[in-house]
Amino acid sequence: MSSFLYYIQQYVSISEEVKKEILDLVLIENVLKGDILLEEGKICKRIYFIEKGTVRTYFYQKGKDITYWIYPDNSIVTSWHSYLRCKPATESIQAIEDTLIYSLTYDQWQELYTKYNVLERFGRLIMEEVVALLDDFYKGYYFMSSKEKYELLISVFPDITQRANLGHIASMIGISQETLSRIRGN
Amino acid sequence: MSSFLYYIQQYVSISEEVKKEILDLVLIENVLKGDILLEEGKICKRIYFIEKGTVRTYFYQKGKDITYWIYPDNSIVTSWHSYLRCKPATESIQAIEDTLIYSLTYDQWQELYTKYNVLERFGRLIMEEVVALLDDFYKGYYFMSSKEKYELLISVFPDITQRANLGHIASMIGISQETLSRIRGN
DNA sequence: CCTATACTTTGATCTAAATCAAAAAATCAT
DNA sequence: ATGATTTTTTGATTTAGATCAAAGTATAGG
Repeated sequence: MSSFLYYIQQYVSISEEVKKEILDLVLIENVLKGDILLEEGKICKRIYFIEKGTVRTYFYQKGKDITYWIYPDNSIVTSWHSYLRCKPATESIQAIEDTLIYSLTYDQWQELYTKYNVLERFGRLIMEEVVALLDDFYKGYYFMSSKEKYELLISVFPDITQRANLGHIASMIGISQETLSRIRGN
Repeated sequence: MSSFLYYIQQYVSISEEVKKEILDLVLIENVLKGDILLEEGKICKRIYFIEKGTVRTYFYQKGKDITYWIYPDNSIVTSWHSYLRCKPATESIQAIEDTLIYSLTYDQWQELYTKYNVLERFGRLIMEEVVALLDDFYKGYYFMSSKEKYELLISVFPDITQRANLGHIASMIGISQETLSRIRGN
């Protein structure tokens, strides 16, 4: 079975009927390292599930490429503010290795929510998960030193160093590559 | 009608039966300026709706009182990570003026979600709202100057200066009081 | 295996904003 | 009002981390 269905079943149990309907709707894409899933300025119409691979979200600020976050396999990724509010995204989504992606559109999810209460519940639980994560991560972030920020990142994302390069990691926590290199070298 | 029911109806329309059930369950409290709704270290079991007044969330870091966020009337507040994951809160919640609060517990919400699909939907929509807000606000925050952070705060929260003092506002955006005072004085 | 490109480290300098300190202004209580 | 407390402003100094610059190191493609 696809990890996508398994992922959903971590939150709610779904019948064969629901599974079948989801598999009928889902778009399966094989994207290559460097490929763009969403371009900054466009409206993000899908939630992507990473079946296998890694993607990052990033944007340009003052001419610099800033990585917003890195997503490993078995996680979902989208531009939340763009997807939820149907506004142009302020970030791009890019595969940083060859990646197998499952996705459904906003409209498909709305229909599924209405048709199956169990998926409405899934929708709520997923959003709760995202809220808890964001809330946890940003709490007290402002007043941490670069080293403390790095240690926090490692604690919530231990294998990040295998997933992304120094520049990506540094910008995720808002510090320069050079500073991160010095932290790592003690 | 209470603004709380009105607030819910901004997201979903609810029957008289549902309204009645909510009003039967809801806890109404009148708290005074300075009163603590939730103490750091305790588990937050409620979502609070501010019928009238203002509250702030805050915590201590390196001996300093850091305001995490300010909530005006007609908004909901809780410690999301504590409420959702049943873990000790890392922040306190305090009224900063005399405030009228409506609240329901986590367990009450779980029952309401199961009993009424329309409230399950409300739960999802509320979580989506929080995600969109957090996502919007923190995007690119790291690489902004103090002045840019302050301008962003004012743009999403124009009447913040009427609601909170300089120290609260400065710590909300992670800068020192002195720096904020200098920004304000141009 | 060698060259090109990408990534990381190291060193020197600079700067935005923190910290420290105290004065001025506003608010509150008697 | 008048003194006490809280909040805000202003000035001088310090510092963490950015920026600039260059040298290593690794990785990939032909």
